[in-house]
Amino acid sequence: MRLVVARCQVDYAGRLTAHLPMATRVLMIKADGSVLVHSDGGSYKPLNWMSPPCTLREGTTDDGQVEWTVTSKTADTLRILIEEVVHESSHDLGIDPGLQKDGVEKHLQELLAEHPASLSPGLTLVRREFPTAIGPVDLMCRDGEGLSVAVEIKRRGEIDGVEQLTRYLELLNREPLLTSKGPVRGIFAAQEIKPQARVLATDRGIACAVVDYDALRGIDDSEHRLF
Amino acid sequence: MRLVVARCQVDYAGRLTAHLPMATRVLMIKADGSVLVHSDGGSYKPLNWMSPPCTLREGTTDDGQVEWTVTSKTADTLRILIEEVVHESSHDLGIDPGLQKDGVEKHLQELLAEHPASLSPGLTLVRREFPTAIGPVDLMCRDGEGLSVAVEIKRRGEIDGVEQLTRYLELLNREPLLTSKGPVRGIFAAQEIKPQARVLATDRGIACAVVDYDALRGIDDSEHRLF
DNA sequence: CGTTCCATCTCGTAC
DNA sequence: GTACGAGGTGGAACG
Repeated sequence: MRLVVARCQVDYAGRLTAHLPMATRVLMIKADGSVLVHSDGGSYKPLNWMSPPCTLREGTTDDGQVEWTVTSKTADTLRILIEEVVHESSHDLGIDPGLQKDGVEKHLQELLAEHPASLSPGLTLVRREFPTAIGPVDLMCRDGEGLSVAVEIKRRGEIDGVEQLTRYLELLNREPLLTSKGPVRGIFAAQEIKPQARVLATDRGIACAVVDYDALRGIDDSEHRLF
Repeated sequence: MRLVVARCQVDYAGRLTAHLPMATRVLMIKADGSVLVHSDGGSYKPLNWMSPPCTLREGTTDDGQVEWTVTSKTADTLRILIEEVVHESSHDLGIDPGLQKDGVEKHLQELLAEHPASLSPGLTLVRREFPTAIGPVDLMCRDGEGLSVAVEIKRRGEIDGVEQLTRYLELLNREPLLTSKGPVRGIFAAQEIKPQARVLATDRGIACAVVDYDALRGIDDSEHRLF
């Protein structure tokens, strides 16, 4: 890892072309060859960058200025013209053990698979990731009256999710095995459901369920403590 | 901008929880208070971070280790336990003049608006951003036989785009002014169309058009050279 | 201020 | 490898 603070101008040409006028910025050169150009604000995204694999060549222009050229195999190029280096240092970081995550949609699906009745009374799980021709339904359940219930789970419930569940229901309702006792019901479950999504779901006869992740996790924890 | 290279352990708790074991990493603290944790690989995305607005508090744990606590207003917290500082420096970058971009989807729409016949022979433009109750259609055109044609443009054509165009067509086909010569046709135009999107489009009678951005730009340049 | 949609998206994962 | 969906998506444009 090499860190350079320098007054520089940056030009990128690839999927798009982009230009950064001369100013002082931080250049981060990683061990895999990737280069990041950061300013003192914005967010975690660099102003400009080159993803690995790529190679950095350091040269000088005709008028003697330092010029870095970063090229990738896909013919993208990043040209950095350096006017003045304010700081430079190199560090051996070693390999990183990597990030451990927890608490995303998959986990929400696991929790709801364990507690389907929290979505609608009497609901029991048939199977997770129930396959259809256009992809798996998150949860396939059955209600107290033997009707099939398809559940689509999102962290944030938006219009796309309702469309997705609608497509699944359309297919599922062509399956005689599932519709013997009546049409397949749909439940749209999310931690947060946007108004437009709710309207569309209601219009299509799909029930909405707002899921309290912390409460579910609480139930889960207390049940595990019992055993 | 403050740069710190340190052996550290990081824990994030917010929308999800994430943990980084003790290892040497680069910590970037920006003027707006945001903090980035970078390893020596991956890509432009940090391993962990905190977006502004947030505040960094430096303290020590009970056993005397340095501990940074970064908190945002949304109750997210980033805790960085520092075992050893390898490098530290601060730099005044000033404000950045910002990035100038060119060549994204808007530009693609402009090019297709100038050359609608490249989508389908005989097509002429009626107007860009044709308004409907649920949003504007990218291009409204008319074909050689006087039929209305709605065009949805994406850089990458995925299933969502087909859904969007379907909703537009549903509305447009209720307009007597547009359907006097027959139903409104749909064209789904993109630089790249995913197989599933193509299947769905075909199933709904929507034509797909793969757009060659460079070729279009070439036509455009040569036409401009004529004048 | 909320909502929508793009992105040099990045990133995981199933096929 | 390719395709597909999620993201602590971020960010901008628009109403």
